[in-house]
Amino acid sequence: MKRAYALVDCNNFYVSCERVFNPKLEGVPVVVLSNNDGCIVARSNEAKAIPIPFAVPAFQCRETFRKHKVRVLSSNYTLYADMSRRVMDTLREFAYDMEVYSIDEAFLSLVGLEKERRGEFCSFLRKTVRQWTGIPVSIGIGETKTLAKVASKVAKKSDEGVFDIIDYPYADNVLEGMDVSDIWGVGPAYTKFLYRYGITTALALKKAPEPLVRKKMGVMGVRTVRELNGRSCFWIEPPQTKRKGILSSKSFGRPVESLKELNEAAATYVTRAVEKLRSQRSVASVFMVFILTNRFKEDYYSNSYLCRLPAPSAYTPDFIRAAQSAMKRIYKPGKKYKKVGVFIADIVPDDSIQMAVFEPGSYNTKRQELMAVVDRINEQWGSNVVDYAATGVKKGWRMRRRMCSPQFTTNWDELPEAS
DNA sequence: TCTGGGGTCCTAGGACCC
DNA sequence: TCTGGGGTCCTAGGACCC
Repeated sequence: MKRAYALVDCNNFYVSCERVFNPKLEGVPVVVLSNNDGCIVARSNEAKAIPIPFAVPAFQCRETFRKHKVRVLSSNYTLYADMSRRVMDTLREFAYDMEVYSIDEAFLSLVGLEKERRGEFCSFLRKTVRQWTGIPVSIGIGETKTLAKVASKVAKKSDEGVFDIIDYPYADNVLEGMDVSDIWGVGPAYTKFLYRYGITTALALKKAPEPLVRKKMGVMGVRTVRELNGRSCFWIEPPQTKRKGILSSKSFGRPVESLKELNEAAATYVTRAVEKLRSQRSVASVFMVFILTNRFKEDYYSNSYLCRLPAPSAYTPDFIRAAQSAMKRIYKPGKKYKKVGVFIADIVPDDSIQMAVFEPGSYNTKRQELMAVVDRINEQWGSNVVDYAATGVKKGWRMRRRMCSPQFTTNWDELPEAS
């Protein structure tokens, strides 16, 4: 039986989430900004039509926003994560095999379905997701994941919202009309290289000589080319429960100069990262602390320090202490810092450290229990109900979110009101 | 004034071993 | 004159994704 994959892709996801709870946003141009109200990360179709480009800094578009009465929103990831869960739960009800690929995309296996059934099934999914969650989706169907991605781009522009490229007689025309940079796995660097060799369309990449691709794009490139030719190299992946690295960092709402505030921010991000570490039942003994000034300005400065704990741990105070002594080493006075971050590598499961639990300073049972209590309280009563003094009180450096919508679905105090 | 955050995988090169 | 070679592991960096 022929393989078939569907890619379900939410349309303008963040904008669609906002519209579910604020109908006034329907039919007008809407954009959603990244953290710290920095760049444009989502646009409604009306905003795309103006046109407003993707990923540009918001301050560069101020004039366009004003002229076209664009509704500008800060991102509300709590809301988007919850809406994503609803969409994925809906798909899971009907999927035979499924992979949540990102916050707004999922791959489904359609193996065993005939062509007409595939289309019917996907139209049904599309209608059901819309009814149950309010989120519009497009669905592309292909023999490989890469081709399903291609098909979803076509689906997005069609009225039906579903496009099946398997056995489609004009499939090569579709590929010919698609820029090579639109292919999954082809980013800016590879696009530049491919253009140099005259490979500018998806069809040209499909026919590109394998040795050349192998040499310049590695095995991933070869796999992409094979997938364009209908040979599967990527399959439905089981859910990834354990991260290999945990990064927590954010830009400041304003430049920060004092060591005190940098320490607070570092403690805040360490706390978040170690929380994530515990939530996946892991420990670590190595992590990196880094600081950066504004990279778009002269005098750019960045530095980092690798902290080593005496033993693998997920005890937050251990990490905070180490982070602050690291900060002392990398801090240079007189700089305007833009960002602090923490990266935990070297992650191992927490059941692999039993040998060390009786040594002093280790992640022993008592400390594990204390952390478990803190996590439970924060989960039940809201994060940061129990917090560490080192994370600061004023937190004047916190990121900007000037135009954020309420936590409609996850906070009792902010439920939408019907009138 | 204002330029995101959080991940993955692959590869080349060096260290080290026999 | 002649100065091994192959394997493994680790790391940093670069590419990609959303």
